Amino acid sequence: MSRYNFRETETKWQRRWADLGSFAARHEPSRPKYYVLEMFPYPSGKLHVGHVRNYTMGDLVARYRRALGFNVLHPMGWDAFGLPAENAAIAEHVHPGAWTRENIATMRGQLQRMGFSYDWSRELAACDPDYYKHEQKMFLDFLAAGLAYRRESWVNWDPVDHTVLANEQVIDGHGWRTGAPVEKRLLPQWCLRITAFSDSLLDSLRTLDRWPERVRLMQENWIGRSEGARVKFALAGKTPGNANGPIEIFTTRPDTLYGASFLALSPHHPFAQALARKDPALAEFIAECDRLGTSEAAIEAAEKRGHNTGIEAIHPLDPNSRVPVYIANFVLMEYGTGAIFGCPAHDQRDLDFARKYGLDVIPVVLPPGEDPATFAVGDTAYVDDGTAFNSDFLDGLSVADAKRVIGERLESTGAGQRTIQFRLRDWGVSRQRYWGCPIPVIHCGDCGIVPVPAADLPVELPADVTFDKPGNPLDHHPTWKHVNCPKCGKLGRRETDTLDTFFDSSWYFLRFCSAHAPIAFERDEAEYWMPVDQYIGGIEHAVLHLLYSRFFTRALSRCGYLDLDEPFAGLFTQGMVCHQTYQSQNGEWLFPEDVSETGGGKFVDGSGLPVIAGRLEKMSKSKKNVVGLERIVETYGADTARLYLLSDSPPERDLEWTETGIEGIWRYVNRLWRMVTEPAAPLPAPGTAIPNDVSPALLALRRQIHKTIAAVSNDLDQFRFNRAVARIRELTNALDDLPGTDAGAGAVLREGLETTALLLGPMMPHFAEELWQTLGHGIWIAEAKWPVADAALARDDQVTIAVQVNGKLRATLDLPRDTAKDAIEAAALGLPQITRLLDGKPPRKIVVVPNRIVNLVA
RNA sequence: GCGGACGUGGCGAAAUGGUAGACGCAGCAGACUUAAAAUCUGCUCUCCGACAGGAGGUGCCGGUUCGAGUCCGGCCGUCCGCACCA
Repeated sequence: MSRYNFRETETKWQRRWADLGSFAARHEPSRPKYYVLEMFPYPSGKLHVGHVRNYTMGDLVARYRRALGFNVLHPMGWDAFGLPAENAAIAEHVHPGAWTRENIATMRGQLQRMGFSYDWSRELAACDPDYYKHEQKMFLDFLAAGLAYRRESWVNWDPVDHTVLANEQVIDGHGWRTGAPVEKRLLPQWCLRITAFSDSLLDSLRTLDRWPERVRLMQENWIGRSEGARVKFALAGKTPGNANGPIEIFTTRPDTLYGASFLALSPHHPFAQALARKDPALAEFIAECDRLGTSEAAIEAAEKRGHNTGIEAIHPLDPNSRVPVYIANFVLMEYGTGAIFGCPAHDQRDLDFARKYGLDVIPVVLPPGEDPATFAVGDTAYVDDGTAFNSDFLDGLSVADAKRVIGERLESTGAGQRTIQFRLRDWGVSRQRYWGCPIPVIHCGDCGIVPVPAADLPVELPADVTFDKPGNPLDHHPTWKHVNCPKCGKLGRRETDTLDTFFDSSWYFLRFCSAHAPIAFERDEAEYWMPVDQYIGGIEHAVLHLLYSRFFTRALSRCGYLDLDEPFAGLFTQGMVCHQTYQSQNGEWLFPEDVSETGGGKFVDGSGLPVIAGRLEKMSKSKKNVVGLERIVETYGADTARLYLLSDSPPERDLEWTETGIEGIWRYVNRLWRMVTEPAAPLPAPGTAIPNDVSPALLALRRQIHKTIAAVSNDLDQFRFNRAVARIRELTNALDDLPGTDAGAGAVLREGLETTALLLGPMMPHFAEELWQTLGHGIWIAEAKWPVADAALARDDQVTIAVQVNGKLRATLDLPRDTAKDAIEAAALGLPQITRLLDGKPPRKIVVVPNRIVNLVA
């Protein structure tokens, strides 16, 4: 019995594809293009099977689109800057560049072994000066356009590592690496003005109809548009020092202004800071607030606290009414104006605060059905719609009407104006790290911030750095930062912060369009290939990378690089590959291959110690529940692994990796291989016409072949890969039960096997090539056309119609397609079991859906 | 707290409002074999029944419909995102 020799076959075809240059994309404006891209990986070491699921999907799409006749661009590169390289440098005493390049070589080899159809001539790495020099030019263009700027902002500071941490790197208020409590610090930061595009980024989400709804929602929430008003409160009496009014607040509920009982300001509000200079108690209160981390957990745990300044503000609509001004720990400086008015009756936080400090609770919105004379707010603020009362000229209006009327009044009296507030904040891109793109500016004592002249780009990272002390190695370097000011020639200082690595990944898809251009990218080539038709990656980038890239494309367009808003027309977010986790009794994670199973349970290999089997979790190095790609490819081949990754779960859902699952695919591969190499009926020569007079059973098989072509094409268009695989396997099962062994049977079998090979091509390219060649063809599947279903054959001429009585299935009818309604009715009523169920009486009602069902209502 | 997704056999899953469980994994029985592996055949939602056939069944409770896994309302559960955003 012959077994499929994947080892020889896969390397053979990979060599041939490379020799032919099958996957090199050429700029051919006359041809329809298709740009398919998987999110480029961080070169962290070795790939495991969990990594290759999305590359398998991307390759399927690329090969499918090629077969359909598109000019396909399918590139691959490396998101090669980042902190893990620096950590490796510290732990293993290797240079981050050497470590990164070694990992790239390993992972490139692994991807090539999988047979992915990348245009390797366009490969790029973000750490290559040839790449990042363009990025530095972009930064300078953004600076000139006012899209990049420097400002002081509050950041998470790790006091041990001496570096800024992103919010994601703060765990329970502590640095993820050092465990030290994170401090809030006010630091100068380079920022990108993403908020300049808030409206556009929000509005055009509607146009991204090939993006998952959930990603669009996440971005919508992240951008967070709210309509409200800014209102000025003048201060009563004299205020100390240079702490002057009025105080402007932001609210989304101006309709509740008559319920105001206090103002609350952020500890970082300039007014609060000014007061603190004269008020040691307030200064101490603010310092205490700062000691709490900025992390969610720390904020959640903190109780609401305020400091009464003793100052009173004058109600903007009623000069006789005064409210106290508090500094409160729950007001964010970054949102709105950093100040709010408290309306305890209709906001839960304000209510909690008011109860704690004994402030008034004045209801101004009456819930439907309540009596204004008796309605009172207890422990729960009333936040829903109702009728305004206790509110002078607003009385009797609904919440929406009251908002409108008071907005008009505020604007006419000059006390405030209606505004739109976004939650989105500008993107801080400064990182105090070595392994990133240097920010190309020079600080000069006389000239201030001076851009590095274009002719001096790239600003390259120095190779001779040390990691022996905490902080930024660029800052410690003995000479690198000491340069002369390009403007005045005096000694200046180079910027030692590097760019957030999300900057690198915000434009790589443009670089792929002309990867060797002397400029960032050739405009005509970018405008031919862009937007990316199908982007594939993990849901973890739903906001960060995908939002940054959308911003970047707009920013580059504003700077004249191209004319495009949306970089990714289609997005697919794939599920993760999961695997059982194992721990030893002392809590150490164990690799699956170190666990052996005997009748009595699971044990650590060799030692006989019992193993605790844990949850199914995403494959990750830290939990050691990874399955190495090498072993799988060595045991089953790349194609078998690829088909398994596509077949077992819908692509957007998580997939559990099981050894039995991949073994099942391997059995299928060999079964199909035998069906081709030892056919059940003699196969006619390739291209031989199928006789018209084959038996009804063979005709039915031909119908199934053509129905499968139509269904699989449809499934692939809709990313329903698991269902496509199931349909192909169904066809294989039908071909295996070939009715007959004569010449007609052989001809139909050939049609079926050829179709199977072509349909499997995008999923199992090496195997499909080998099947195709074994079937007597010479052309590569990589270049062959996608099969087209014969419309007449793909349509059934006989249909099975379900017969229901009162909605319950009682019988089925086999009738010619498109049988008339009354004929179906008659046939159903003629069935003896139906007559019996109806007791011989005529039904009260008959529903007939042609070709589908007939329902008799008794 | 706000927003969203999901809930179907022992397991992964199929099913334009129209025959629930395709395809596969695991399991059971059998064939081939000295034996094993590999391979092949059959069975495999639950209950009643020898069969034919019948009854029930898609988290729970209701509704719309000739007909609901699918649509609507309310619960319960799981997962994800955001979260002192005024």
